[in-house]
Amino acid sequence: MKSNISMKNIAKELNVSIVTVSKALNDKDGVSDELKLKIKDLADKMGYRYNMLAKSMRDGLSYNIGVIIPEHFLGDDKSYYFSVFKHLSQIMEKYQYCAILQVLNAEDENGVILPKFYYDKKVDGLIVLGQVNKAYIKALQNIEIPVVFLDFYDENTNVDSITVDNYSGAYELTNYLIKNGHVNISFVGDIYATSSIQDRYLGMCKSLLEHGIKLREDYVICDRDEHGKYIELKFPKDMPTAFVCNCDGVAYNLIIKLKEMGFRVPEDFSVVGFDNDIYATISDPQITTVEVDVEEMAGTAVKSILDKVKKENRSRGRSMIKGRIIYRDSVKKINR
Amino acid sequence: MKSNISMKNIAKELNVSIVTVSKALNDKDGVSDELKLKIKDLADKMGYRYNMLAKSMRDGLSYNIGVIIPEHFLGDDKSYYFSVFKHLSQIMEKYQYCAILQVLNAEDENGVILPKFYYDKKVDGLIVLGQVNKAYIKALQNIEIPVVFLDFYDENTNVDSITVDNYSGAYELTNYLIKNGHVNISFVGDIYATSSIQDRYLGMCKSLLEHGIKLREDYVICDRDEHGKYIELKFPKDMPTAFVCNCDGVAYNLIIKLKEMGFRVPEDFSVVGFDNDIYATISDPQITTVEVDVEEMAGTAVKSILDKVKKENRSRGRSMIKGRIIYRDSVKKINR
DNA sequence: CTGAAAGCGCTTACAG
DNA sequence: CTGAAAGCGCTTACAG
Repeated sequence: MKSNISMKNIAKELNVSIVTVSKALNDKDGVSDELKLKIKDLADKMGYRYNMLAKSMRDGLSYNIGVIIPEHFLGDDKSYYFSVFKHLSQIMEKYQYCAILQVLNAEDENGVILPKFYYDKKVDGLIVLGQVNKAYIKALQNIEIPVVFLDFYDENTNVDSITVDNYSGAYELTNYLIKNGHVNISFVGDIYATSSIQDRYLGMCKSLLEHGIKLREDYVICDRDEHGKYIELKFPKDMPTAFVCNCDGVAYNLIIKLKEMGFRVPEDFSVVGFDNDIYATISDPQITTVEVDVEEMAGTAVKSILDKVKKENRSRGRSMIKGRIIYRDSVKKINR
Repeated sequence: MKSNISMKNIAKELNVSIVTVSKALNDKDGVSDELKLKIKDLADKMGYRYNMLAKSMRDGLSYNIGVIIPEHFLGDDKSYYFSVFKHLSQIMEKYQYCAILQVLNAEDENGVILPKFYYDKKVDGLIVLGQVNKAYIKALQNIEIPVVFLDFYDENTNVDSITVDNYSGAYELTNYLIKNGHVNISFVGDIYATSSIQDRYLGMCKSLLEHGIKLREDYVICDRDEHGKYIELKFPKDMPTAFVCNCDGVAYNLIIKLKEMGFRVPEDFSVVGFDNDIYATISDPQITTVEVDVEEMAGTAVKSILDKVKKENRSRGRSMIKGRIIYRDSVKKINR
C-alpha cells in the first residue's frame, strides 16, 4: 500500500542523480545501457509509478481532454453516446491522453456553466458530444482551450465539427424506398430540433427532388415538443406508404402505433430509421436503418482536438463520417 | 484565446507578492479586505483560471477519482451504468473532485491491465462499477490507492462495496407473488454468473422457505452462457405460474418468448424483473420490478472513497442500498 | 556518460 | 497585514 516512490528515491538508492533516473526511465540518450537497465529494474521493484502531474506542470499541459455530453437531447437510450465516449477514451489512451467525462445537465446548460475541469485547468481541450444550446455554444467559442463539436455542428461558429453524414444517409435511404416503388413518403421528426434532424430531412428532400416527387406539407410529422419529449404522432388524412424516421427510437414508436391502429409493417407501411441503435433490433419487424462507424468518428475527433492542442492548428471545418445502410425487414417492395 | 494567466501575472500587475494573491483568491486571512477585492477583480478581468495541477503537486493529490466500468458484464443496455456514473461525477464535483471514466474492455480485463490513469498517478482512488474477474480483483487489492466496489462485492476481499440490496429486493418481490396466490415460482438467471444474481436468487429462496414452498430444481432456468450471452430458455415440463427474472432484460425476452408460444402475460404467466431499466417499460405488458435509488448509491460510493483518500480510513464493509418495488402489469392474482 | 541549476504554479510555515 | 523561502516531482538546457 502506502509507498509513493519518486525518482528521488530511486536516485538515492542507486547513488545517481535524479536527472539520470529521468533519462533512463524515459529511454533517452545520455545514460549507459547498463545503468539504464539497473534503474528500470529497481523502479519496477520499488513499484514506481510515473507522476504525470509533474510533467503536466512543466509542460503546461494536463494531458486530459474533457468530453461534455449534454443530457438535454438524450433520449432514453444513452448507449450510443456512451459507446462513442468509450471509443474516444480508448483512442486518446494511445496518445497518452485521458478523457474526462462531464454529463451536462439542463440546469448547467441553461445557466451556461462550464465544467469544473475547465475552470481548474484540468483539460487541454474539449470535445462536445451532442448539441448544446446557442448560449452555451457562444460561451465555448470564447474559452482559452480548443474545442471540437462531435455529432453536431453550428453554422454560426467556426468551431470544427465531426458529424455523421446525415444528409447522404437519408438521401440513400430514401432512394432505396423509391427504388422499392414508394412515392408517398413521409418524414417523421421535428425539423427544427437539431441540425442532424434537419440534414436528414433535407437528404430525403434531395432524393424526392431528384425523382420529381413533391413532398406534401402534411407529410412532415412532428415527433417531439420543444423540450425534446416525444408527443403523439398526427397522421395526415391520406396516408403515405412509407415513413422516413429521424431516428430508430421514433421508428420503433411509430411501428407500435401503426400496429395498435390495426396495420401491419411492412405489409401496409414501410418504415426506415436512423442510427442502428437498440430500437432497430428490439422492434418487430426489425428496422432498416443507417449505421455509423463510431470508431472512425471518434478517431477523427481525437485527432482533430489533439492537433489543435499541439498548435498544429489547421482548421478542419466540418468532417463528415459516412453511414452504411443496414437492410432489415421494415420495408416492402410495392407496385406503383 | 491564448493567455494563461497565473498568480504571478496578477501579482506583478498589482505590485504585491504571489503569496498575497494566493491568500486573496483563496479567501484566507492575512490580506486586507480592500486588497483582497482588488485582487479578485483583477483576476476576473484577466480571465484567471486556477491551476489545479499546481495544487495537486503540492498536496500529492490529483483531485480525481477513477471510475472503471467493465464492458464484460454489460448487456445491450448500458444506460444504467451511464446513469450511475453521471451521479458519481455530479456528487464528486461538490467535493472538488473530478471523475475519470475508463470503460474496461474484455482484453484489458483478462490481461489484468489497470487503467492508464492509475499508472500515471492521475487519480487518488478507484471506484469499480460492475463486477470484474477474480484476477482483476486481486490486482486491485495490491494497488497503492483506495478502491471501492460499486454494484458488486467479492467475499474473498476486504474491499468496501456498495450494492443494491438484491437479497431483500428479490425476497419482497417473491413475497408479493406468493401473496397473489403463486406457489409454482421459477427463477430465470445464471446463478453462477455474478454475486448480484446469486443474491437475488437466494432472496427468492428465503421467501419460498418462509412460506414452506420447496423450489424444484428444474425451476431454475439458466439465461446465459459462460460469456454472458443470452441463450434460449429451457422451460421445465410442468410450467410454473410465475417467473422471477434476474433482470428486466431477461424478463423482457421471456415475455416475448411466452407470447410467441401462444401464451398471454400476465393471464397465463406472471413475470417480475429487476432494475427498472428501459426493458421494464418497453415491454408489453410493462414489468413489475425493483428500482434502486441510484443517487443514494452514488452518494454512498463517493463518500466512502473520499473518506479513504483522506485517510479517515474506517472500513465500511458492505453497504446495501434498499430497492423499491414498482408495481406494474405483469403479475396477476390467481387462486390456488 | 553524468549531474547541478532553474523552473512549471501553487501553498505552507515562518519572519517581519 | 505582507512577503521571502522552500518544496511538491519532474524535465530541459547546459556544463563538465
